[in-house]
Amino acid sequence: MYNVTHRGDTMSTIKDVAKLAHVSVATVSRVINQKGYVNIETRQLVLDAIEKLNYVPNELARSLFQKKSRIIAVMLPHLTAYYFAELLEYIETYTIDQNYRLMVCNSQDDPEKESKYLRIFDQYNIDGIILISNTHRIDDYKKLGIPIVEIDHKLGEDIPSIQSNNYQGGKLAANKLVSIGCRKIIHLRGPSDLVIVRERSNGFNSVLKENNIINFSYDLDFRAPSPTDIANVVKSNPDCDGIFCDSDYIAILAIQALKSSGRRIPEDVSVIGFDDIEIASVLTPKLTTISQPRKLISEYAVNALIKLINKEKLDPFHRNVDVKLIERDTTK
Amino acid sequence: MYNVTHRGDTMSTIKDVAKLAHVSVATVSRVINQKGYVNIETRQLVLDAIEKLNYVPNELARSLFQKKSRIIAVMLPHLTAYYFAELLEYIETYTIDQNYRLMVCNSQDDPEKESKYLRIFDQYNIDGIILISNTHRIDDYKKLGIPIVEIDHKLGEDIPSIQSNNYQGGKLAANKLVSIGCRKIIHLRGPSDLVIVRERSNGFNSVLKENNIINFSYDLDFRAPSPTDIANVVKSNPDCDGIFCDSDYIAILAIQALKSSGRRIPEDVSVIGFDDIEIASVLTPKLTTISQPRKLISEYAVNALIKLINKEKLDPFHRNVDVKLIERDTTK
DNA sequence: TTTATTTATGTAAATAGTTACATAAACACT
DNA sequence: AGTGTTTATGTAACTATTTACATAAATAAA
Repeated sequence: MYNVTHRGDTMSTIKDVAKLAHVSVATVSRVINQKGYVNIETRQLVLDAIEKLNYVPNELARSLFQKKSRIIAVMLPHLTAYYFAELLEYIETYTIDQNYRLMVCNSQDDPEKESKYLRIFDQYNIDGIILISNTHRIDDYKKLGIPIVEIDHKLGEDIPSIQSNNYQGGKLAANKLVSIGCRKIIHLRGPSDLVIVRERSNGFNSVLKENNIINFSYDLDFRAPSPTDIANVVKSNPDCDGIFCDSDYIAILAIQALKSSGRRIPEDVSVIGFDDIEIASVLTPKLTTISQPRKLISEYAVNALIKLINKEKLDPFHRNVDVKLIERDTTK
Repeated sequence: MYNVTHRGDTMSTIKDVAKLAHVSVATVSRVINQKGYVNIETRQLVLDAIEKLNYVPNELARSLFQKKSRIIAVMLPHLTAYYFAELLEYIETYTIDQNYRLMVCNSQDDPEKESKYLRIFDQYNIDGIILISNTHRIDDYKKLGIPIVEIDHKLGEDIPSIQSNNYQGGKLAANKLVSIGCRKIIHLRGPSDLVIVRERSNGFNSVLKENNIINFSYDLDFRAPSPTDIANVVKSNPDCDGIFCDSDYIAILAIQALKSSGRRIPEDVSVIGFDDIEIASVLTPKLTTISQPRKLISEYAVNALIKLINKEKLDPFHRNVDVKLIERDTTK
């Protein structure tokens, strides 16, 4: 009989409850989990004891035995971009609503950091992962044997995913620009090694090709698109009359560049963004953009993941959700 | 001897390592934790076994015994505001750097949800809390007996805190506006029941009073400041020549309103924001603003919390950090 | 009345680690 | 040689829970 100095000697355990209710810990456990037979009067005694001691079961001990932690991990490339921040906000909400907790894992697109987190998932018996990752280490994830739902990517057939219909997004933007008479069109896109970017490009270009319009694409970094690069593109294309940007942030930079080149929006040039971030509807001119259903994506991801955790079948294993063109003041 | 069907029967335990290395689990534990005596050759045997089995210690079992989880919780009012998103990004970085994990708790200013999380903290043996909360349930937090560091608030003397020097921020803004000749000044502030808002107000007003300038304040919601309210304020004060806003987002709305009222910035009206969000330096006109040292605040909060967890003394128990006026194009 | 089933509860093993204590060998110092 | 310290390792108790199994009473069926 020895003693280690611990904090929180105030916290009561299932033993304390058992003692106070004059029953065994097994009975208390049965009451808590509503499993097995418990006499209705005994049940009340236990509930009273729980109430009196302000007892909450220790989730760690439970997790250890059950090999489940009721913790979901969400891996994101970063947190400050509005798109990700809003996804996270929704994901947290749905997660806690379903009585799970959320561990944030900010990969910062750093494979090193992502690997570090992969080990942690095992160490904590993480129940499931919501994955938004640009590094393609899908095998490492599979090896974990933990349910995964991917957002924005579809790296394999056997891992369920949800993503915006980026091809459709590209088409919507191109159709709009073409329909309002744009003929010299630029696509300021994200890094073209990302599937989502290529899909947008494909959709966009398919429409332009149909209309015999040549498209110029410029790759930019999503996290820190270079304002000077954008300004240069704008300056060296003085006859450009339509720009499709892969993010609203890029669109805002493009608009700045156009303005300082003396070009009017939308009279001279129409601009379409992507994402529909909060500020887009508030700036002058208000930004026309392709809106992704972030709420729907988050909700689906969390629910699908919990289904997987509960070993339920997932009906559409991969989902492609419609995007929407929000017309505001940067298109004629 | 019975068996419950579990997932991950592939994962090896300390027993497997012990068996493979032909030692006891205690010796393996000593090697892992670098505690107590272990022969250098035995040590190598154990390390080889760990390597071979790809063993990672289960953090839950460890946590259960030690009553520590190496999990830090961060409670925020919401996640989509740039200021909070960036704090979270930094906090996550410093947390994982110090070998802790992060649980995000998005209170959404909902006391109900915050209470729900409070129970969870006990259930998971959360080691510490970084707290940004507008609901004043400090007693509930104290009862937990878990180390806490507060950001942006100082609800009690006995809970360490860090916050921007909001009083100084208010003064800096007022001094700037006064020095460039503004005489009819409006303060578009946050909800004045928040201490940070009152402190900014106090600093701001102290300077105005010195200069015999009357100040008009309008309270706005931080999360969803009403554009029409702002437009009304602007319209009903056609002689206003300076506006101090409690957030950059409010400033952007104010600028839109001023523009559509035909007022030029900064020629007719100077505008100063607060926060220095990413987009502020990129818009036209580029926003003059008060910048809070978010990186420093996050770093300090995490380090201070870990000191508390390790029962080290905290030297300045409360910290007030300097803010900075970033002059750009919305002030003369 | 005897047997089978349902209800109720307790005992103890199990989860995966850490560590106090026991034990013993190796080493140093009288 | 005898004693004390350092080094090395193992045994088993301990963390807070769940649950398989044992046991027994109550109830139902034969």
